[in-house]
Amino acid sequence: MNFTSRLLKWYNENKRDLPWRESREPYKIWLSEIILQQTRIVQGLAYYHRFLDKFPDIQALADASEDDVLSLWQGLGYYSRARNLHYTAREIAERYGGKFPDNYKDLLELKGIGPYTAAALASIAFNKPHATIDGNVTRVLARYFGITDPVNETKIKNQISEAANELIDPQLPGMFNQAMMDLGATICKPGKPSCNICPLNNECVARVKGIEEIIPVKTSKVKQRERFFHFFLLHTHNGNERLLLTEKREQNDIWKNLYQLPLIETPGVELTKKVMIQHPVLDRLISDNIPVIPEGRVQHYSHVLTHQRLQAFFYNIPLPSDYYPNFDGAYNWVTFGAFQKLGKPILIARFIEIFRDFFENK
DNA sequence: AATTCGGGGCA
DNA sequence: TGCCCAGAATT
Repeated sequence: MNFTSRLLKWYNENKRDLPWRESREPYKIWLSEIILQQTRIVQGLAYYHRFLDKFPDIQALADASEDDVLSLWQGLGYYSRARNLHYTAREIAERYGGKFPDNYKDLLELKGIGPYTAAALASIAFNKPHATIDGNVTRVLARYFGITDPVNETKIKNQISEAANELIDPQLPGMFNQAMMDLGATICKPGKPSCNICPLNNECVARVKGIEEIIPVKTSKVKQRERFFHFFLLHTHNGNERLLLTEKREQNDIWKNLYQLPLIETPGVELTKKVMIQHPVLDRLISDNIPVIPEGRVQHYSHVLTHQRLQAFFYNIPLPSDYYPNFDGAYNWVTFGAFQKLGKPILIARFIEIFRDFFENK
């Protein structure tokens, strides 16, 4: 038996039972692929069900607001995926009559669909022979061929892609792709691969040479920067219910289009009055003689992202009753219930939970 | 070609 | 801590 038939035989006996494999609807395949970009299946699973439940078809997703989509995506990270998901749903609903293009080239034109996702859709939903190249496939083939060059270099990536597209079963391209990924995820794992039970162990160059644990080689080292965030929980009471002030993040930065508490970012840990009076909201409070100085600091979190280490400080600033001036732009007064429904960075969601009782007891 | 975009799980 | 995850878009 050759590579492909051994792989497919293994897959038929060992494949994982995953909900999106019960259907070949492009919408469901697409949704699962977007959710799973840079995301582990265990983490994405609940989101897949949640999205399908709330948006059972592409029209439902297209009809939703971006806020609703971002809210449902809360906690998954890489929020541009959610924005592009929503954008493309509308694109397909309006321009393509609700039907996905059925070929790799046209799929690639859609926002949020790159080489991997276009190949996944083309092969799984439309039975076209395009190999998916993800972290799993890269690892499997780098080991199988004993590639000791860095797999994150374009030249090597192209080699791996060519190899995968030669190995792919033109009759069962979707099955081949999923088999490669399953093998990478369950046998040919990053840490200690289970070579003893691998269907390809006889001919795997890395296995034969005993170098499976040093492949794949990668060169890129991520450099992190440190940032200091000061968030202000500003809240008042309008005689009927409590209100708090939100800010929408509209810049090209992390968490774009998510909601947070009014923020001042500083170059170092300290927060000076000088900086505070440059902030539209804080400046107004200070002018109105409302105490806002850091004695109200109530919480501190460190939060690690791929390229940033965040130090987040939170300040609790009670305001006089019925004091909720209008601010321009991205600021809005909302109830706790309304704030809960907005898509927020997980950092903010975690913090505000501390105040749930406070807000719910009026 | 290099950088940036989250968050969680695990050795 | 560092690495990885069914990557894509931007610089």
